[in-house]
Amino acid sequence: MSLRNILLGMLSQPASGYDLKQSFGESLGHFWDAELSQIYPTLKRLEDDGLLRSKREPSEKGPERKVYRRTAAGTRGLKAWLAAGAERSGERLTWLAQVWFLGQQGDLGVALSFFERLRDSFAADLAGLRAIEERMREEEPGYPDALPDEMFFPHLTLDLGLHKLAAKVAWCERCVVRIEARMAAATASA
Amino acid sequence: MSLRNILLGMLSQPASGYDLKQSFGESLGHFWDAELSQIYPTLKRLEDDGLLRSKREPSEKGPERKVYRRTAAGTRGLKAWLAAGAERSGERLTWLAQVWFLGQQGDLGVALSFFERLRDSFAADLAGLRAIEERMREEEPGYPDALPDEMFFPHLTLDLGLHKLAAKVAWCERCVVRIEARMAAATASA
DNA sequence: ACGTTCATGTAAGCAGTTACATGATTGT
DNA sequence: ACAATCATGTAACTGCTTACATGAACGT
Repeated sequence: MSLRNILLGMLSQPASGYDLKQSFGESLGHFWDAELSQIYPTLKRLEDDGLLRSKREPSEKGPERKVYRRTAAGTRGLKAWLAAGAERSGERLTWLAQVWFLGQQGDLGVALSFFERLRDSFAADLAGLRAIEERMREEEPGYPDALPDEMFFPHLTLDLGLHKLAAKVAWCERCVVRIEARMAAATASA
Repeated sequence: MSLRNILLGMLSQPASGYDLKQSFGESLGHFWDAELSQIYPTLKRLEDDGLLRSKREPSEKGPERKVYRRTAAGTRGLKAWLAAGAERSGERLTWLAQVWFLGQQGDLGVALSFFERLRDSFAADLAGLRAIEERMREEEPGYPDALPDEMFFPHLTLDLGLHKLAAKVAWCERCVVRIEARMAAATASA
C-alpha cells in the first residue's frame, strides 16, 4: 500500500520505472527500497486507477522508455495520504530481538562481539550520513533553514537519521562497557 | 525467517502457541509481533525440522494444549543465529517517507500538525516505556546491572527504546519550531 | 442459554524478493 | 564478438495479515 504513495510522491517530475529505481538508491533508499519487479506492476496499477498516466518515449541510450506523469487525481491522492497523518505501522527490528535473547547464548564474549560489530555498522552508516550533510552544507545555498520546501523536508529526515544513529552508536558503546563489567564480575567471583 | 529464530528464543521455557502469542504482547511486542495464524504453522515447521518437539497436554481451563519444547538442535540453532551477528535487514519507515514528501503538500499547516501529532504519538510510547522501567526499578532486585543475563539483555532493549523515543520527541519538537519559523517568514514576505 | 476466554488450526490474499526472459544501444 | 548499461516485464516463492472454522471449559 505504501509503495503506491511513495511512487506518487517521487513523481513530482516525470520519470520511468527505471529512473525511480535509481532515485531510491541515492536518497529515499535510507528508509525505503523497492525492486524493479515490484515497481513496474505498481506503476501499472496506479495508471489503471487514474493516478498516473504514461507515454512511451525514445531513450537517448537503450530501448524505448515508458515515462509516467502524475495526474490531478494522483496529486490529490498524495496530499490526502500526507494530510491523514503519520503511518507508524509496526517496525520489525530483528537485531533488537537478537539482543533480547543474547543472554541465552551462554558466552558473554559472543554478546560483546555482537555489540562491537553492531556499533561499527552503525558508525559506518553515521559517517555516510555525515558526508551527505557536509556536501549539502557546502553545495546548497541557504542550507538548512532557507532551503525550498522540496529540499527542506528531506533534510529533516537526514537530521533525524543523524541523531538516531548517534544515539545507537552511544548505546552500543555503553552496552560494550556494561558487558565487559559483567565479564569482569564473573571472573572475579569464580 | 526471523520468526523461526524468535520463537526458538522464546522457548527457553516450554510453551504452547497460544502462550507465545501472549508473551509477544507483554514484552517483545515493542519491536516484533506475530499472529497466531503465523505462529502455529511456524512451530509445526520447526518441529518437522527437529528444532522443537511437542507434547499434547490437558489444559487447566479450556481444550487440550500443544506444548513445545526446544531440542538440543534447537538450542544450537538459536546460538548460531546470535553468534552470526546482528541482522540489520532494511527498515521500512513509512512515516519518514511521508516527511520526505511533506513539501509537496503545499500547506505548511498540514506539515505542522503532522509533526505535532507524531510528537504526541512518540511521547505516549515514551511514557509507556518509562512506566515499564519504573516498575522494573522498583520490583526487580539488582536493577539494572546486577540482573541475571536473561533479564539484563531485555533491559538493554528497553534502554535503547527510551533513548530513541526521547530523540524522536525532541526532533519532532525542533521540526515544529522550524516549520513555525518558515510560516512566519512566508507571511512576512507576502 | 449465552458470552468470554482458551485453544488450534486452514484459506485467501497482499507485499515483497529472487530468479528468469527479452531485447536495444554503447563501449572495448 | 562480448560485456555493460539501459529498459521492461513475468513467474515462483516467502512472509505476513485478515478472515474464517471449530470446539472445550467457565462464569452469569
